[in-house]
Amino acid sequence: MGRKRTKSGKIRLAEVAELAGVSPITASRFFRNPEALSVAKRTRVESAAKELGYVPNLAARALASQRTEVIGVLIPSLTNNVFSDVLRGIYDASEGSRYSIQLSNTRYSILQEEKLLRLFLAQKPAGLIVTGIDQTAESRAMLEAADCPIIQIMEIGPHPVDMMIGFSHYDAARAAVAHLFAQGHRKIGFVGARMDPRVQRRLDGYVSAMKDAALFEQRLVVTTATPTSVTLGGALFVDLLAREPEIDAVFCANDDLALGVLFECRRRDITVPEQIAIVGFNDLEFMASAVPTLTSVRTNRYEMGRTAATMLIEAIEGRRPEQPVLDLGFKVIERQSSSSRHADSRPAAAGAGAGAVNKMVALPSTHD
Amino acid sequence: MGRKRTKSGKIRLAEVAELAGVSPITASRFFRNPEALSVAKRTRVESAAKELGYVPNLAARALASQRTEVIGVLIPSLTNNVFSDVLRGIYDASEGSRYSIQLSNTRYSILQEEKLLRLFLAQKPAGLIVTGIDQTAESRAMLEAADCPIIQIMEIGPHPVDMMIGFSHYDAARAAVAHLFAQGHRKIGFVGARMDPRVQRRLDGYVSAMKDAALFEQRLVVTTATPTSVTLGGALFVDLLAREPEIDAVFCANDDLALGVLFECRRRDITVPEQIAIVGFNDLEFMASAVPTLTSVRTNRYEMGRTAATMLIEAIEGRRPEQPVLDLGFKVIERQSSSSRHADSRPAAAGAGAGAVNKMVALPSTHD
DNA sequence: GTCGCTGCTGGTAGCGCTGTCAACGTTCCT
DNA sequence: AGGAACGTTGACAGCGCTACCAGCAGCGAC
Repeated sequence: MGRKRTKSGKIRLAEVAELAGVSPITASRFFRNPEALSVAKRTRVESAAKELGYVPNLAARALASQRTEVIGVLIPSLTNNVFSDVLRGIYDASEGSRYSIQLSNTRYSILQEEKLLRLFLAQKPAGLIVTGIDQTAESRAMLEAADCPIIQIMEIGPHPVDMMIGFSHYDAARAAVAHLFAQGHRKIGFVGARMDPRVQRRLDGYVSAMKDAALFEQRLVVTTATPTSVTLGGALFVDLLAREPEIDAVFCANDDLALGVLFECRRRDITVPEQIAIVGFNDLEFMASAVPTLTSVRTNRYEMGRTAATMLIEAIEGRRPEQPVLDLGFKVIERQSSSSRHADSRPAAAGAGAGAVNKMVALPSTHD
Repeated sequence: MGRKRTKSGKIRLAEVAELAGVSPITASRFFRNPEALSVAKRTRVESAAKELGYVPNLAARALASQRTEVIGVLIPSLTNNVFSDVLRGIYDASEGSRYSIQLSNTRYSILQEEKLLRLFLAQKPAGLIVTGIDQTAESRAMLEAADCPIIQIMEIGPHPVDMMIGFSHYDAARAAVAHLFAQGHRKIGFVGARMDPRVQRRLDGYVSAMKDAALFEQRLVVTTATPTSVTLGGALFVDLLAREPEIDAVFCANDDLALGVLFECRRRDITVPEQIAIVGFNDLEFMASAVPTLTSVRTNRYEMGRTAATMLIEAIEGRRPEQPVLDLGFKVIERQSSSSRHADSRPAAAGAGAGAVNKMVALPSTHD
């Protein structure tokens, strides 16, 4: 063969094989399964590849092997802090592995998700990470028919497609409300924005806890489909106060809203927590730094992303986890914004492991 | 040929061509350059593809055409809010185009960036988006030798590799300090974290403005290499106060730090802006909502990402922009946290277009 | 009427790699 | 000693698509 290089001047596997004095297929094996080679050839190929600065052509590999080394990730938003933490975990876990991440934004639309899923699946990804448990029937069918591992993240539910990692937003919201009850609060408002399925389940948890205590009233709930923001938190709180001035606590569906409520309280000289207690959700970094410090429900977002990607890669490589559904739990982090009425400082409530899954199954009305 | 389908059951271009009654190569052309086909064949191929649900095999396309439809993006952090806005812009602009985004995280290391660059370039990306202007000499050489369009984002400097979009952090910092001068402040502290090249240039801008006014003192500057956070803002501010209790304003290298300073002031009953003025950087959403509202330097992050990706795609397709270096400018958004001393409410300072580039060239000490 | 041009179409030959299967040498067992 | 079993290696034939070039018709110019 006359040519030594590809047109573009790149080093090919054949050159590496030639320098190492082995056949191309042996060199190929070195990169896919080094243990299959004798030590002598292995070192020869290794040094030849290094000397030539060989980088495999992924397109050729994908074409020949009929599969890619791409992990598809479908998330609903790039703006939301919550997802950037999850993504960081995913990227961290994929780094150093042979897999690369292909990210797409569903913009909270399950129709868009379905479209993207079709696109992804057509390229035969090595694995797929999808957000949540509320896919369309069509999406669900495609996922079940897919011949790659799939992991659903952000929450857990009774019918995993394959693997699943998250926590129960329903239980977490109930725990937050229980915490407020324990502090002596009764007229607890709910403030929520965006109202995606997970926020909706937080609302469901709040409603059920309030109903259990015979304290639920529809006018305590203020929500909007608008994307969340700190400013919006203030605005929703203003609405809430107008509907029910006697409120003594607010449970916010996320921390941005909580910060907005805090600022609005300050603007109106409402003391926190004396006049109104505030509880957020997610426990973003600033919550511990605010004045007063803000109570929140801690969720393990980075760990969720990282573990999801790690589990997925393990599964891709044939080592399926013995525990395909992982409940990462949550923890109510009690801070000044909700701890005045009682000096009571007993340990905060915590979400269980597999227990929460069972609890969810026992409460099917909230997960369909 | 006997087989009608690929092993995996996927529809191939050949099937589409057969159904449309044209040759495979004609069908292929339909997807790459529909105008080259006669109207009759075009519609035939189109409906055949639709009927069969054909999805092209990107790996085969990449292998045969020696190029991919991937835009590589190298950013230093996934945590930082600033980058999530930029990324959102990039993803939004790429959506609907044929290009997909391949993201990698350099973790603020130019050595890591060099390594990733080598990896990316080996796969022949259609284009590349890199952060900043501080690449290693090796990276720089690779970028200049690359046969794809490249755009540097986040800041502008005198020697673009190819295209460039951003603003002058140096000028923006000077404008922030000038604003504080105009409000009558003199003992202005600087608080910075992470100290990546762009934060460093903000510090340089602060230093030069302070020196111009003969007000610079080293002890007014508190920085750390630690990643930024709200809590850290408070801690750095405490340091600053310990070094110089007479301070009357703080310029924070970003908004998280500014929020931390605000909370720390509240904790210590320091009134803002009466006793100490605060100015942040980036103008994140919460700045307008805080109590008092916080002055900040607005930067067009989403627009930067969006425009960068749009310009890059245009360049990939052969339509190079007539203006390869774009200065998006900045704007000092004056709010309560820095506007008490004077009731002066004249228009805020704004970063110019190409002017800022020239200014940077005139100040080479800050860009090497 | 011939030539060359343009617009459209098709055939051939790979792109660089890997799946499959066969073949080889060696070891270990009976 | 013969044979099975294993570990290791290589030949062949594509993966699905596109670059390149050739061919063909239809047209206007000379």
